[in-house]
Amino acid sequence: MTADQLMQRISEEYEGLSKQLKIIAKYIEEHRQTLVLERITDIAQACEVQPSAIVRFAQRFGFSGFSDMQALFREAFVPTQANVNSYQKRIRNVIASHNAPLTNTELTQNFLTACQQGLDELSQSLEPAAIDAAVELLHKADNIYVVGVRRMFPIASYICYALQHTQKRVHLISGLGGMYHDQVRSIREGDLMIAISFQPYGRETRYCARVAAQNKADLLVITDSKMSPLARNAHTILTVKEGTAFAFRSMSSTISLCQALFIALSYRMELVIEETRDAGAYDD
Amino acid sequence: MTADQLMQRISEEYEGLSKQLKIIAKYIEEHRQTLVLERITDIAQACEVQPSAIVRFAQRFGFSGFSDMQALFREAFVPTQANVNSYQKRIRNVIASHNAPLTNTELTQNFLTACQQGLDELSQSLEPAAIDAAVELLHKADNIYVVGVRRMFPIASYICYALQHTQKRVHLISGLGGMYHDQVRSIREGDLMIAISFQPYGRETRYCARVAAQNKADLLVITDSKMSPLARNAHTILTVKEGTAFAFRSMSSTISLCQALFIALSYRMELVIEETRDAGAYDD
DNA sequence: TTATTTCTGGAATTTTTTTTTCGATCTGCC
DNA sequence: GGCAGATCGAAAAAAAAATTCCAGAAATAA
Repeated sequence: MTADQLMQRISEEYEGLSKQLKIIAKYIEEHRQTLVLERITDIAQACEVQPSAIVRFAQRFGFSGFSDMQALFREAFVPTQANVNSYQKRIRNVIASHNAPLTNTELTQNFLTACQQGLDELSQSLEPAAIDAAVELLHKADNIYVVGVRRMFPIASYICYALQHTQKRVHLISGLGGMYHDQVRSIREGDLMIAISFQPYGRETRYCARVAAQNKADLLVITDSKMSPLARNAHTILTVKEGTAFAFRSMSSTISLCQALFIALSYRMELVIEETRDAGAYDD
Repeated sequence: MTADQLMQRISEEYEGLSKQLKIIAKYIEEHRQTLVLERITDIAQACEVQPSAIVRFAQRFGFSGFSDMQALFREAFVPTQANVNSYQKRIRNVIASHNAPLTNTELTQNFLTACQQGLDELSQSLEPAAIDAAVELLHKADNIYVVGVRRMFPIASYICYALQHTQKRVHLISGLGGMYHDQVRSIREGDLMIAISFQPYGRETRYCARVAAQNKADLLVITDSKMSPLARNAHTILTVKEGTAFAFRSMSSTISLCQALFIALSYRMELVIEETRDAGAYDD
């Protein structure tokens, strides 16, 4: 049974309720959004009835008590997180009960759901100030160094690809030939470093961020938490919480944020975005 | 004091916290939206600490106890929900009336919506047969060559990263030093090539796919249409239609599909997915 | 009007949740 | 290596919240 179904039932059976229960029904209908937060006494007080009346109300609709009913709203009302939980529970159940192995498509479907949730979350937790600051940093920098290792290397390489479409000088710290040290060496005041690092925070990325700070370059960090070790030296932090399925973190939110950043930069620079039009015959 | 201010303080003083309190700080930062709903024992369990540690954390920041701190998040909770809604409404308005220039956040929000749509579409258009075939190809191959250029290079490099976690031999055709030709040369029957190419279909990728076909290797193509030039020689095609905003194609669906493919492969190979556990001291 | 049923308020009880306490363990410093 | 101070875990104690119970009030039917 869902919260919606309950509300449906309440309104159907409303007329048959006692005077007191009607008051409670109305209150619940009006405040269903905040119901999870309220304690039985809060509601009782607001309705000017006794807590026991609330319990009776819940029992009237088949719950064991108030807490039982509240659980319904808890699930329904924090859309993202609640779904994540129930989703993760579902996954765990499926995996735990070995009888029905997941098909490839089911696995994929599940993972895509996690990606969606990640994007949802990102979308809701955007910090305008941080984004503006990031775009400004990008805008004013002429030399931009980008670093991200292992899982985050694709992201770093994407950022470089995108930035190549501007007039800026872009340096990808690839570590090719083991030359991390040599590749960051030349960063200096007025330059910008973009460091992308998620738990467990790659050693090389941390090193590069430190060098950037020592050399007084600006530092834009894309990471998973304000408390990331990268955060200390950062001028601007963009945080991304990725969705997770099967203990596997998605990357869709991070890459989407990077793309969005580039769009915003282009807009700011009044560039016409033509991502794929290269000079030569090459394309893709 | 507001929840935001508290988070601010927490991140400022983070470095000075004890090991345990750091864990709690991170948890709180990550789950601040749902914190109101959780009981002290839930949080303690999630952090693998004792409830008393949570209380100590709250007291460390000047609250009388956990409940006192939680009250702060309670206040922040209801407005959040309202803000999201009004925010989305505002976006819609801004889009409807083209006159006002878009802010960075609005641009980002728009683009993320496009990403979501892309994922939606992907999710609905999955072809189980193609996915199964792709997983089988991956499973049986010992040597895997991966190619993707320019915009798709990050995807190719991600696939390589992921596949390195198996026992397979993975070859990224990076074109480093202009050596596309030399890097594909050694592909042969029984090997698998993964080619990722979207409109306008990179010349190098097309070349590599051709070599793979000539050398009788298997070919798995990730592209945007069944009529892609890559399709001709492919054993299996996975098609992805990305979302678009501001004439800018997202990449979230493509990368998510690749991740999902890897999950399915791991499942098929009965690997334990531990994406981040590397051999050495390196991580990320 | 009276008997019967349903409804309500309030206190007692139970359950759940939070806080405190205290001994054990760990850490840094000499 | 040993000491002082900080940190931690476990369980007892306290507080808060929810539920149950019951007596009395209100409503209904005979």
